[in-house]
Amino acid sequence: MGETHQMGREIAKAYEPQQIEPQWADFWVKEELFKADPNAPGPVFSIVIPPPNITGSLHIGHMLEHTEIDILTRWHRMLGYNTLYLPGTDHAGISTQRVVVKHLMDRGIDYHTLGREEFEKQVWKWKAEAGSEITRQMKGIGESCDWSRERFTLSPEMSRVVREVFVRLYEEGLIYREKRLVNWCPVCLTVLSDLEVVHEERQGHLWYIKYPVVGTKEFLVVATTRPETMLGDTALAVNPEDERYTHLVGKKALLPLMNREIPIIADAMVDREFGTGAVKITPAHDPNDFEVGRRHKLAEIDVMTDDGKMGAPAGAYAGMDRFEARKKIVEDLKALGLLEKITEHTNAVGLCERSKTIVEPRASTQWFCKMKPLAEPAIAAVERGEIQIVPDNRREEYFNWMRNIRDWTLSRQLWWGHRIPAWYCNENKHVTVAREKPGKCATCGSANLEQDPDVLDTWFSSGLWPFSTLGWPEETADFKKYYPTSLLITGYDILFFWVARMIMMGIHFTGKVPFRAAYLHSLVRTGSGEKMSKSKGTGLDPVALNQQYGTDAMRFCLASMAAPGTDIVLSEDKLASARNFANKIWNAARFLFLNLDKFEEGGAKLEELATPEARAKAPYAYQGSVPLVDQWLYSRLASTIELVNDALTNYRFHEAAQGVYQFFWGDFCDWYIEWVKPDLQSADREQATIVWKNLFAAFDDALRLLHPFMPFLTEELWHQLPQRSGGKSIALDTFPTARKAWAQEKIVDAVDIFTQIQGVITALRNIRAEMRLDAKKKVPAQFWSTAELIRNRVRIESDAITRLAVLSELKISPAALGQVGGSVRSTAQFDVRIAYSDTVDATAEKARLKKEIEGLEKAIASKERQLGDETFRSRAPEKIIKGLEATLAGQRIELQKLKDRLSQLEKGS
RNA sequence: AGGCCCGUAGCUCAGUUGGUUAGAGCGCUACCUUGACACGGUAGAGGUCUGGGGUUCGAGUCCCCACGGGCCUACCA
Repeated sequence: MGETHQMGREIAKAYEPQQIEPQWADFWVKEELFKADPNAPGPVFSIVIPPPNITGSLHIGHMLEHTEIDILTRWHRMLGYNTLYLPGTDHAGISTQRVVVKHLMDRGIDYHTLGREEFEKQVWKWKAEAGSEITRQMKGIGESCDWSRERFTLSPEMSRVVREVFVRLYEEGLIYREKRLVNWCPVCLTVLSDLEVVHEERQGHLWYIKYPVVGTKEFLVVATTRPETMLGDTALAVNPEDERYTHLVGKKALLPLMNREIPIIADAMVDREFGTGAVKITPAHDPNDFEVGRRHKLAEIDVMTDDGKMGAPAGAYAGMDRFEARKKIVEDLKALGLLEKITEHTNAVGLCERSKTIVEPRASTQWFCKMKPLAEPAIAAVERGEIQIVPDNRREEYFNWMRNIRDWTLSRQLWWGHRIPAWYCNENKHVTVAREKPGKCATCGSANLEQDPDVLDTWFSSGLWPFSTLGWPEETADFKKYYPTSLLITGYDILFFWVARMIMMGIHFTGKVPFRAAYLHSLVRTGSGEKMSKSKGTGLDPVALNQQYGTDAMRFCLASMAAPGTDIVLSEDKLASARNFANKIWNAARFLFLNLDKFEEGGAKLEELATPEARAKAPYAYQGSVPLVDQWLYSRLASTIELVNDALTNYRFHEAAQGVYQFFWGDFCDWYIEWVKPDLQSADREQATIVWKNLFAAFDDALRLLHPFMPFLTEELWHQLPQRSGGKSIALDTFPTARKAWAQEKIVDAVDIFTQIQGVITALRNIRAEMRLDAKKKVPAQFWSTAELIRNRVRIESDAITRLAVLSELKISPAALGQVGGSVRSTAQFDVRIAYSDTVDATAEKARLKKEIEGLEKAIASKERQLGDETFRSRAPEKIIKGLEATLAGQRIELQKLKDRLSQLEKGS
């Protein structure tokens, strides 16, 4: 640079996000730009974050989720909504406890020795140190949250809400304490809800065990997948209809190894087809057996210990690991001759979601929540459309699960979480459930009380999140203004864990749905289709990638792949492509700044261009009319704005992103900037100014259109642009509107003509490339068209065409182009020719023509066939027929031209 | 066991009520270091939409079957 005529401002040649992002991230937080005001005007858009675990750091799934949330939030804010994006974190019971336990272990500390109180202190300490990582990262990626309203699911305020809800549900009889068969994790040492158990198909065996029938020489053979549980058998059962066994019902069998007599009973639950049609009943270790046991008043013998070993009731096997015991028992049975056979059998084993240990079904006393009464109104609300679930195939999943819902196991044997607000008197074990620690037992008045040691499932407090965060049960200004929230965006993998429970709790406690819509986003997967996971080492680290490619590039990349209902496979080349786009925007701005002098020489004040009134004036006319290229560009801009609004309304992020990409790169940069370049240099100062103002106004709109997707880059450029009089940040500026004037009929015609001129230029460039002309060599060309409108336009725009197609001149032919010399391109509307005969490769040209003719003939034939069909003509809509006919007519003309040209060439050679 | 989703260009994926020669990014080929940008420009090659059957004037798009891949729910011992 450094040329003397260069008077514009200059910015760096390449966009360097690392230099720019941190300062704006700080700016947004420090200036509290996104602080919500319940008294502010405008329609409401409110959204609460799916609170990330405090154990976590930002992973690629968050990045996608937060990008989608932030795009919609920023978009609504710019559209003038009263906007709240409420951030927060989740205490994540089991996860956090596991992490801190391990953390302590690494320092040689066994958490048991600390005791509960000290352990909790340690977790809070850990949270203070490491737990804010994720919020720090969220600030770093520029999420437009209201940080003054940040919440934590285990804060004292949230605890109050949790206790309030628990007590109310208890008083309504929905929460109860009972001995039932539950899922026990021998590693996490806690009970789990059904949802926390993941199933996996495994190859196992079916062992056929012979139980001697007492007082006979007969055996009753039963098949089992879990021989070790036989130590807890309290009956054998057969189907009452099964004649094979009717004579045995009422008799007793001798339980091998334990030498215990157990009854042989009849129960309809037994499937006659499976195995031998006889089954062992172990009420303490199998859900079905538990039911049977209750029906027949059988004893429940838990033969195991908390950590998955055999317990005292297992007799000789006590102390053995449950799977060791299995082997030993099988051996012992074999030795006794009581093992009839072993067959292969695959079945689904339940694993603990966290530790991947095989879950042990056990009879245990726990707190439960009755779900049916809560589920019914939640089903109805979705059926009535009060909550829209997107994509809608998830609706069916929701209904399915909700209609078959089972009671929720609420208690967890952990130290980290909301402690269950229930107290037991030591004298009589009466239960007192209360909001605050009671002075005495509600039943017997005893003052000797002890609180239930267990905590609540993490998802219990999560289920209250949309209203607990807004101040419920108080009727706060926030609650009144922002509840129900507008939208929930989360992963489909927690539809049941979280979304369904929020809907149930929300409706039950506030009488209103917690959100109007739930958009379930995609999962980000690895190339091989797995869910990306840091623990498996298959994840991409978004923080490092943001650093490398820029957060805007990451956001744009994810948005452009985020088609609803389909999972995403992220790769670095896609990120690179998004980074290139950011650089393209940066350089378009750079071009604008370098030409700033064109405007300043005009003596106008730049600030005046950014007012709403000035924005509404663009595009400006020159010599009485808006230039053709501006009519076209602004029309494209208007339709892009409409497309983006429409796409975002329907969560079609990919369409919105691809739309702005296409507009900015394909239209604005490739055509518009290239087209107006020489006009900016025009000696006519008025013209140069108008051109710059139109360029500026389009860019200004494009920048605001891009902002929800690429907040950093657009904020930076917005501040560099001379338009700061309007406010503090582009985020608080207005979203561009598609002005109606741009959609006028006159402009539609202009757009059509411009598109044809683009076709003329492309055709000429194509000839040049085919002829292998030197890219810089200017050659003469001819143009011909029967349509006067286009001929006139081509004449007017001749300078641009000759420049963009690198011509020495473009001659408008008075008559149809002859078939001599050079190369011709034809459409139905026009023909162009470059006469440069010495380099024409006739063979290649003929091949090209033949190929095109072939394609056209196929297209024409199929149309002729269709149009000739009477049924088609009578049934297809008018619009389709007319369109087809018009296209056909054009194609016939084009085909004729191509054929003429080909025969000419063939004669010539 | 039940349910859902996917199979479109070499790769990764779009394709909203069925309708005129099926699109994008990356990669590839040729040319171009042109005063915004080589993280760039111009032009181009490349799919008949997994296979089979059906509905329809017309199907990538709807229905059925098969094959291949993924996911979810489920107390069959």
